[in-house]
Amino acid sequence: MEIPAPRRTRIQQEKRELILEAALEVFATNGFRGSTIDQIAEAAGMSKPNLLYYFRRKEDIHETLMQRLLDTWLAPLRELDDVGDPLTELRSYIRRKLEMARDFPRESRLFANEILQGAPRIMPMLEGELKTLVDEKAAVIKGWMRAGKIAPTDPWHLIFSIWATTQHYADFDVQVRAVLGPDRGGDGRFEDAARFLEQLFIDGLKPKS
Amino acid sequence: MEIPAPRRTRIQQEKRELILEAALEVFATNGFRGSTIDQIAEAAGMSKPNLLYYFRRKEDIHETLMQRLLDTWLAPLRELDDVGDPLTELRSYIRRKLEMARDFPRESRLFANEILQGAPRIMPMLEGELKTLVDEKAAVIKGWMRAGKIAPTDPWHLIFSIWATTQHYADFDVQVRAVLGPDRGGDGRFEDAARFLEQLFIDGLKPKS
DNA sequence: CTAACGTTTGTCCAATCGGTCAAAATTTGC
DNA sequence: GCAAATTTTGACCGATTGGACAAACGTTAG
Repeated sequence: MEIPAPRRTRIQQEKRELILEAALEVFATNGFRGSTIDQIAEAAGMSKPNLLYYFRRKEDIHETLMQRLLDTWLAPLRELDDVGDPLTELRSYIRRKLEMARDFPRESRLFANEILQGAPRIMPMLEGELKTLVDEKAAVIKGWMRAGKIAPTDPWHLIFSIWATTQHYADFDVQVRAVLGPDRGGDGRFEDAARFLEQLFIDGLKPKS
Repeated sequence: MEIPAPRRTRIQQEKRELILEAALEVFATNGFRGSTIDQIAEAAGMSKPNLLYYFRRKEDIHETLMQRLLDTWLAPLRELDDVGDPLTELRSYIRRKLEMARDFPRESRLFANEILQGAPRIMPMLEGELKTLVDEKAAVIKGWMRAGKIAPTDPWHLIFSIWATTQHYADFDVQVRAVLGPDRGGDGRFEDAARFLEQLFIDGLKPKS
């Protein structure tokens, strides 16, 4: 099933990277249908026919971008392991996901766009690879619950809530910044979020009587 | 500042509703730029020029949809009140937001699309009306914390986390259903989510020793 | 140096886009 | 029942879309 990577010249490698970088920006903010080849070409500093020399169709760019994304995107969850203290393990998973939202917001938005549109291009991956991985990790978490290491609850929805809360800071960034205002909406917002999320997931909101 | 509603015939009222209903569906899945008037017209069962008789520009449809959305969208937060038990109050806010994700998923996706694209059309509202409302409710929550009714933490990020976790079930619905699979991804997923979120927000994950 | 190969560009195309307009069809007020 | 007002339609417009193509331009290996 492995597609052999075509031989490419130095220029081809560089230009393709340039295009993918530009396309990430454009697709992330406009979605696939809302983005034009001209926009991407301009962002990459080249003419449209030149871009089409490196990627023959608009879909090819998006597909390449998507394949790369999915690998790195699920890496943090793959790292979630049975070794070490469960609460610590979950805490660092949350932290890693939040760091990804901070460092790769465009990738997060690209993914969000694809899901919002009904995931027409990655549905098989969601039902296959992703589901398998989540089920696997849910089993690990269930083990922790049975061992009394963390409170018993639904592991799948726990994973959803971690995805939702962390990716929110990438996908809804403009809203977060607008609501926090210029003072609290600066660079410190990710540390505030990290502190808050840690407390939420570990202790919840009930006051320590 | 109140724009007087133009007089409209019965047909105009009905057809405009029909168009808005169709446009909600189309905009929610394709975004503004990714949607075409033809798509909306076909979904509404009328010809493009006929649609343009009721809304002269594509933007007018989107704007009308957005204005309506924002009122109902923030209603649950407006209801968050200082009367009654704080934990109960928050619990029912979460429940109401989750019910909105279940009952109005297209509205949620429409909003998500707008934010993802940088909120070009509602930025003033985010920085104005929304920020004011959230600041106001954050003050209420801070009062609860000072009174020892709930654990002290960041009220703004608390509100973000409630938005994120609940809207996730509308915006990322296809992913949720794909991961849960045909068995657990059925209609029961919202009750499972409600149970999980209640526990998360009240008690967190730390086991009761 | 030069021939082969890789890269870039301008031009062009059919399809689709948002939107206009006048005429036809329908509904409404009297 | 009829005239006025409203609604619907088909034909059309310029702009933009994704993409094709051959010609021009660079680069590189022998």
